[in-house]
Amino acid sequence: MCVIPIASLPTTMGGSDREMLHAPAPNAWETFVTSTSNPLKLLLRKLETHSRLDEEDRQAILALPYTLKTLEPQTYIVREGDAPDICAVLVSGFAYRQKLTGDGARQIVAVHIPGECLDWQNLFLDEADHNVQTLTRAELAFIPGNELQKLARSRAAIGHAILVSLLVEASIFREWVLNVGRRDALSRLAHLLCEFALRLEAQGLADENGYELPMTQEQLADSLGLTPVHVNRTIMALEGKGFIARDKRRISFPDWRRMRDVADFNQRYLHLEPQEAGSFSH
Amino acid sequence: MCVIPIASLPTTMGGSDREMLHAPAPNAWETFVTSTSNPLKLLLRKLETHSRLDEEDRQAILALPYTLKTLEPQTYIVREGDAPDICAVLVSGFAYRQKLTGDGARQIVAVHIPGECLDWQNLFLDEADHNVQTLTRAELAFIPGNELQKLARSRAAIGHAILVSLLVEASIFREWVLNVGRRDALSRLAHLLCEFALRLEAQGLADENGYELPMTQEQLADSLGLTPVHVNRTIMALEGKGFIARDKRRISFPDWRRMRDVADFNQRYLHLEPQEAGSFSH
DNA sequence: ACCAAAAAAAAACATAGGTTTAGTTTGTGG
DNA sequence: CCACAAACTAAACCTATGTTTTTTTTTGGT
Repeated sequence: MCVIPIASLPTTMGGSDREMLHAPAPNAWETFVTSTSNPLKLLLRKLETHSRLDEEDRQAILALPYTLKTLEPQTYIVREGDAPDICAVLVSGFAYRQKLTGDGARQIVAVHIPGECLDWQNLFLDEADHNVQTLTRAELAFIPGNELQKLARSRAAIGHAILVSLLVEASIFREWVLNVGRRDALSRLAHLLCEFALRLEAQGLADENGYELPMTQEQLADSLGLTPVHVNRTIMALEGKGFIARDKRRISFPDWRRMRDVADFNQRYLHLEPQEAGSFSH
Repeated sequence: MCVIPIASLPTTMGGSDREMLHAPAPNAWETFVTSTSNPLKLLLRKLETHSRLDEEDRQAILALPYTLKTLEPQTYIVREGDAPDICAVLVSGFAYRQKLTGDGARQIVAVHIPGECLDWQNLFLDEADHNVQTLTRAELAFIPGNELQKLARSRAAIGHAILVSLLVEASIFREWVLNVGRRDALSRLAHLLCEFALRLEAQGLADENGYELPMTQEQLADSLGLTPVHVNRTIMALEGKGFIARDKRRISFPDWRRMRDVADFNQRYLHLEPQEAGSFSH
């Protein structure tokens, strides 16, 4: 078990603020934000990996008002017991959901990548049942909860897309229960790396050269129900056997087919259809 | 790992059929069904443990049309890959969700009790990503998927209640990841037994005398990521130390406080508020 | 480019839980 | 009420992963 001294962790949101934008006429927003394009584009892309939207739906999403903030690594976004009323979309960087046992052991129960919404799991419940933290430095677009609900109600396809996203998250939780409960360390780690490959690729953040994995081995351990020491052994075994190649924190897959096999990986649970057909999807 | 020979398992739905009831005027349905009262009452009770509904909502739910079927133990209700279009509510008996690894190890990812709907996790996705089976002999009320969707759309409180039920299920998945990933066998099993206590009590199926647990030790093992042999060791340890008492398959808790402590059990993740305050909720 | 701190790697040793096999009890259908 | 199968209990042994400690490498701030 790997005990995190809670006191030593950074506390709640400190991050640079920007003014609230009520993103107006299409194609006018570029001037307001850091990145060269609307940060909500990735949210749109995410929704479209699971559902079909028409042009009006797309414009409606891109026109949502938001506040952009940059948060330092390990900043809490939601704390267990909170009553969340906003909705944060990850624009860049990574985040994770986490629960602690009574004696301080941490289990990461989900890892989020750009384009994903961090609050749907809590938004409709009275109090949060787990913590959400940034993993790396991250930019978040905060959308007022009621704006999103309004949109979900007025445009059925968007409401449906949000529901599907929620259900896909639930599907991933189930696969994690299986992964942690029934696979040995080697396939377990391999499985997680495959999941990241597919999800990142769907968001345009991974290709045949693999992807940048910004997690420490300790964080991987906490995602897998293992020890940092054993994750280290296991990651080196995966590398030694040629299932993965590493360069700094970039992971790539010399032979995806073999990788998928050790990982016992079947992408069905990710429900990636509406567009797609990338390097990893076969 | 505990390998289930798939070929030996019973296949899809065989069970006694009854005609479709379009349950009409309130209080007229009793004549049609086995039990002395509307089987949808438990669904209503379930929804009301997480959300508030008014009298009209209640009547609307009890007036839903359904077909009642009795299924034998281990009957498949949904199979991975299916495109489900009905919605089954568990009226009596137990059911579970399950996934298999490539080499046949089984992980139970959820256990369902009377009043719970078995298909919300799959209904809005194109294909099921896991299997759902009865655990015991069970009565199911099949509600046409579109009837429920119609109701969810026309009555916001019901739509919200369904969404909350889904989110609570997701919350339970997260707790299971934590349980399997970070608790040792003793607290892990204890935690599961506590969860059942609370959930069954909320449905009126457990009291200070505990509850009937119809799971074999093998099924418990598959829910906990353990071996049947070790579940046996552990259950006897819980009994030996006085955390639980057993009589046949009835489990009771001589000292709930101590039980909750070994289990590291905090009921927050079950989101049981709107009514409640039973023997276990303190 | 340098330094401190964090992360990764390595090695030796410990243990919770897995495996195998066998005996006993309980439940169920005839 | 009997017989058979399923479930449970038991015990001996094994191994994947945990623990602890030390060393090396990488990272990030100035």
